[in-house]
Amino acid sequence: MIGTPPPARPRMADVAQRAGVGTITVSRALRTPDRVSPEIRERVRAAIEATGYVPNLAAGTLKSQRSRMVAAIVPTLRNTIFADTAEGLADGLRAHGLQLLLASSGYSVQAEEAILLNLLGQQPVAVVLTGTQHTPRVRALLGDRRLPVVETWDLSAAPIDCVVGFSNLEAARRMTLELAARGHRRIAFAGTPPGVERRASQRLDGYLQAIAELGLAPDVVLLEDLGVTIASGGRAAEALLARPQPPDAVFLVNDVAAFGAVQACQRLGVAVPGRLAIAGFGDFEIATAANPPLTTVRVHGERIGRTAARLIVERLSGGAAAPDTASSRVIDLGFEIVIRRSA
Amino acid sequence: MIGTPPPARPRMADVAQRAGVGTITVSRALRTPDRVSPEIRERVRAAIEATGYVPNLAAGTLKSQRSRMVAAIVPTLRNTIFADTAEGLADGLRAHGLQLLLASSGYSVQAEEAILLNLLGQQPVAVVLTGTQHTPRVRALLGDRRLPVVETWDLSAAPIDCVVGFSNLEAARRMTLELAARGHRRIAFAGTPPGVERRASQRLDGYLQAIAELGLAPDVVLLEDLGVTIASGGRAAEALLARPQPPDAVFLVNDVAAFGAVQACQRLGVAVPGRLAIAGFGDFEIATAANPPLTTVRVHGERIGRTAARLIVERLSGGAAAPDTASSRVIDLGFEIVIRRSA
DNA sequence: CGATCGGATGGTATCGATACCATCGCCGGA
DNA sequence: TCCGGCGATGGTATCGATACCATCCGATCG
Repeated sequence: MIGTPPPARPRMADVAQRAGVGTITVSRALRTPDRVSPEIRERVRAAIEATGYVPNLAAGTLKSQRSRMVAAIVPTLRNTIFADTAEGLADGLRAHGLQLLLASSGYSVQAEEAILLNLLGQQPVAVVLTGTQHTPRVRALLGDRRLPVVETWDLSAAPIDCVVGFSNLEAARRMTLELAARGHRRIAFAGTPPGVERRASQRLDGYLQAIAELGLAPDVVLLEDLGVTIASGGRAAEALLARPQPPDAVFLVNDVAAFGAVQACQRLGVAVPGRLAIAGFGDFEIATAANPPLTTVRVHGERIGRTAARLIVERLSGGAAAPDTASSRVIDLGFEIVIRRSA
Repeated sequence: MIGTPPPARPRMADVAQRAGVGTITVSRALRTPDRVSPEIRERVRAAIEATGYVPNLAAGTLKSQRSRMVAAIVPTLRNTIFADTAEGLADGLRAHGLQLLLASSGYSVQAEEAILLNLLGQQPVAVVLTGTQHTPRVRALLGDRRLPVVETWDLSAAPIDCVVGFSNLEAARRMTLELAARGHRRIAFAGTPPGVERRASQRLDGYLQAIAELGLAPDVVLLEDLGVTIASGGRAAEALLARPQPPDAVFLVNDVAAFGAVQACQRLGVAVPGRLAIAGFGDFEIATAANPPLTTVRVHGERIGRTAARLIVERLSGGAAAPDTASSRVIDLGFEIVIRRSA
């Protein structure tokens, strides 16, 4: 049977004919089942099953000017915190029949802009971004469109639409103060170069601010690998310990690196926290597995995603009903200083 | 200015008018720039910039019956191995102008089916699935559509279309044999219950097969938390050590759990590998951070994603040119036994 | 008992980009 | 010089589901 034409995919009209109803009724049976009588609903269901019909969402999106997709951009999926947020977001959206359209930008705001252009073409009903730093074009594109937009993992006094996260600066400041309160005076910070990762830079700023408040001397060391490898934390600790005047505490921008620092100390026979106190950021599982377990800052990655999903659903349904106050546009999920034995 | 109508989003026709060309020329300037003269290309570019035009991909998808999206379903993004694969896939696709449409199934083939139905509605040009276990309906849907389909993280003699991965069974078998070759006789396996995660189950099968070949007695302990937490590995090690006849080696289904097992031994003063040898699976960074570092199986998560992307691009462009042999449909990326000090 | 109302259903135009085919102008070859 | 051919460009129908509005039915109320 050469040249058999490919079996035409059934359309809504085929389903309608088979069920003996109009196409619009099939459409309603799918989208608003309670608007059609139970009998017809069942006939349509059977016809869909018999034909193997799969709706063409592109057609629906074109006519209705709204897809069921929410576009989201994260810096990377390799970092579990963003993966947690993405999963939380996907879960929260799926419960309302929304599909996540996910892309990663590799920490670049330029890439974010290019990706957003592509995603917007899909007519998403809402957009989720990571961070509050974006190109002017991104702000312009999103500002025009009257789309729900949620920025995450940060706070901002002037969000594009709304923002859910916490203050990285304040969290780092508080942890630094905590280290000082525990008697440490030579407190170092290990982070990534400013400008690569905004949230990491803000943690550096929080550290510097606290150090200034305390009248202490800052001491900063840079991590390689974006600060998310065990090895980079180990190297940072070694570098600090090799200084003429080593610090008595170090605050690392990430639990993974902090774990590496603890291990390096163990390897070098440096007492933690006796000779070097160590603090991390994130409260990953690895924090409790360190020996001694890590003093760290707990943040709520998945909850950020779930909250973003909730905000989107509210904005899509509630519409103008919601009180559009500043307080509802900036949601601070906070953080917690978790004291364990490493500091 | 109450009631100002929302500014109409510019369409391709608006761009065309402004550039003084036909709409189809704008379309070509965007999709096949080398088919229009440089001068017109520039006029169109300027008009797009001036109007802030963003193409409506839904319309293009409807007419052309093909989107620029590739649908992918992973069990979860929380497990770094799948996140790696997703990033590799996204990178490989982006280089060819394809957008990843990513969803997670929570390890359920039922959920996979429901999600796939939704994703197919978006008219993806290809589909990537995790594993080779799917519902009959999933196979039927994908078989009919003549879409490129790539299954990953596993191998299969009868893929839906093609498959890229490695043999989890063989990898686990080989590691078990390796432990025996190193003199261990009471070799236990710590995994998840069969049926939850197919790849984990296959590792159990590989273990059981090797044990049978060796004429040894199997000893299996179950991990909680899907086997991907440090704590679950620690509890498994404790359970094994508390037995009347503890094993002299344990193979854990995952490096994260294996790390927990190493730590538990350290806590309990059990020599590794002296009293209990420990092997993991995955070769995550945590494997090298363990003390002693973990003997493990290295697999290639990101490369799986990149290879899947390559296969898709080939199938979309090469078309019938590619020799469609069995060998090109099953790509075995293999694994490596990495011997470190824990076993 | 008749008019009105609301729920259920159908017909038709339409969303915006692209496939198909036609047209136009320019070039080289006879 | 004229013609065939090819690259560049445009007109128009079309993809398939949905919005809008009309219609029809039985039920409720005065």
